[in-house]
Amino acid sequence: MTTNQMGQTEKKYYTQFAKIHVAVDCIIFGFLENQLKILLLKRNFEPGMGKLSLIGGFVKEEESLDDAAARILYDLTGLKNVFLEQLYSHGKIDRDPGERVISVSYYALLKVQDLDHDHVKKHGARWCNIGECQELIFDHNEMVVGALHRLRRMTKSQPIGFELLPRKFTIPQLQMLYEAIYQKTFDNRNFRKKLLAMDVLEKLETKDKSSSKKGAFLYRFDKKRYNKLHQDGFLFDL
Amino acid sequence: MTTNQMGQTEKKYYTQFAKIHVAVDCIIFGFLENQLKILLLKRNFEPGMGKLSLIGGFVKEEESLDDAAARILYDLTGLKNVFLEQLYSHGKIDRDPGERVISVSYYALLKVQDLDHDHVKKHGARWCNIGECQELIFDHNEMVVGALHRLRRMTKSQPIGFELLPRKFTIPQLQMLYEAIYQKTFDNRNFRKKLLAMDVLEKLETKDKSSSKKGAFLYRFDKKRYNKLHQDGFLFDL
DNA sequence: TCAAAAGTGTTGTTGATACACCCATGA
DNA sequence: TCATGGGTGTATCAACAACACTTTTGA
Repeated sequence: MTTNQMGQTEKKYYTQFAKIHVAVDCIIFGFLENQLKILLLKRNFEPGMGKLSLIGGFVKEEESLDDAAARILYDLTGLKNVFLEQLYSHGKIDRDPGERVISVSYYALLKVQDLDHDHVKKHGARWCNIGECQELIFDHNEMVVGALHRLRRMTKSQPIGFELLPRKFTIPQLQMLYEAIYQKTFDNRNFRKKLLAMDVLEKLETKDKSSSKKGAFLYRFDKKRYNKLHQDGFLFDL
Repeated sequence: MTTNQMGQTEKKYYTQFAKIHVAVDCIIFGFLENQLKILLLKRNFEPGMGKLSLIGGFVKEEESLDDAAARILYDLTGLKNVFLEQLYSHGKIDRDPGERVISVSYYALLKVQDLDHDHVKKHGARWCNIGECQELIFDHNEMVVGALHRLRRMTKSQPIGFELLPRKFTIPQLQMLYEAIYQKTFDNRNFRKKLLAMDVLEKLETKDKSSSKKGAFLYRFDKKRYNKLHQDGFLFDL
């Protein structure tokens, strides 16, 4: 029996069992310069000081895994309410040469326009093209590979690609995003057809002229409509 | 600095950070009486003594997550080399009313014929129809739901359904397994057609007469052939 | 006026679904 | 001989892939 902060007595049931350091590591995706990128840090503490790594940190006693991931994401980006999903738990004994640490990886989808790039730079973080990020510490490369696979699976069957774009976006933008994710080109007629047939995008009256003289119509993902369709058994599929 | 069992000095990098109890819980699937079932225990310690729960245990300091899951599975079933895959890590602070415990769930696919049922019974475990298992402790019902979703996704796109059947099985058996997993019936002509077209089953000369007078031909999953096809880009899909 | 990106329809092919009867055998 | 489960083929329909030209407009 011990007494906790609230003054209540607490029964300890599991004192005979080991406790282990638990960390979370975040694979933060962003879509910049028509490329899919992830946010990396130069590690500024041992072990592995100076090497590139994902953004991570230890889980505190008084926070859930999800809360820990959101906190770490917030500390680096200053953003809340970001798409964030658990990926996998890495449990090899020697994965961290310092001490034993179990790491739970999460992946996040950022709207980079919402980001204060100075804030990020202050932390020494940099955007790195997926597929071009060098050797990361520990098993972080594995985590990135896993995150990319998951991202591909999810963007195919769930309407989450929009999380990487501004709230208003054009069809060509969305197509370029998918081409960056899958590293292949899509036929633009087929892409539009399939996308618009799902009827989850709201066409706006304004055009985005930033990437062509003609301008492309802006669209917005209609989440309400998607939810309604989804309840009736509709499946997003691109 | 501390000294470990090997007499080497070890640097402790993370002493300032919290450690947490980590457990694994296994959703053990089996195919009995043409039903998909999971193996459950009456819990014999507090908290939650007497209630139904998944098979679980704490992760030891000197074992990986995967090893812990395999150990717990082995202790209950006496089986090794069982299909076992990590599912999800459950990290809410109060999920275990005893103390804070993070639980990593795994799901296993057993060939029930390999099982020593007496050994299992000695541990007080019982098979329970999926969908009919009452209230389990903590968040274990959630885990079961997650495992079933994962099983459905995986058996559709990977040749792992065979893990739930004897090495030699008939097509009608396999179809009944899939019907039990998806809780719906399949057209037997279409099922066979699609299955055999994938060309990953080896037809044997013997028949299984246990469920009909005519008898049904036995087949064996040809893993070598599957691996070869898979390397060339073939995707299993049922 | 021309370069550059946005936008649009049709056709052939392929894979999925739906569906009904004969076969082999033991009781 | 008959009841039971095993095994087979075809026709229809929907979804996907392949493909080329017109439109708009700022420079």
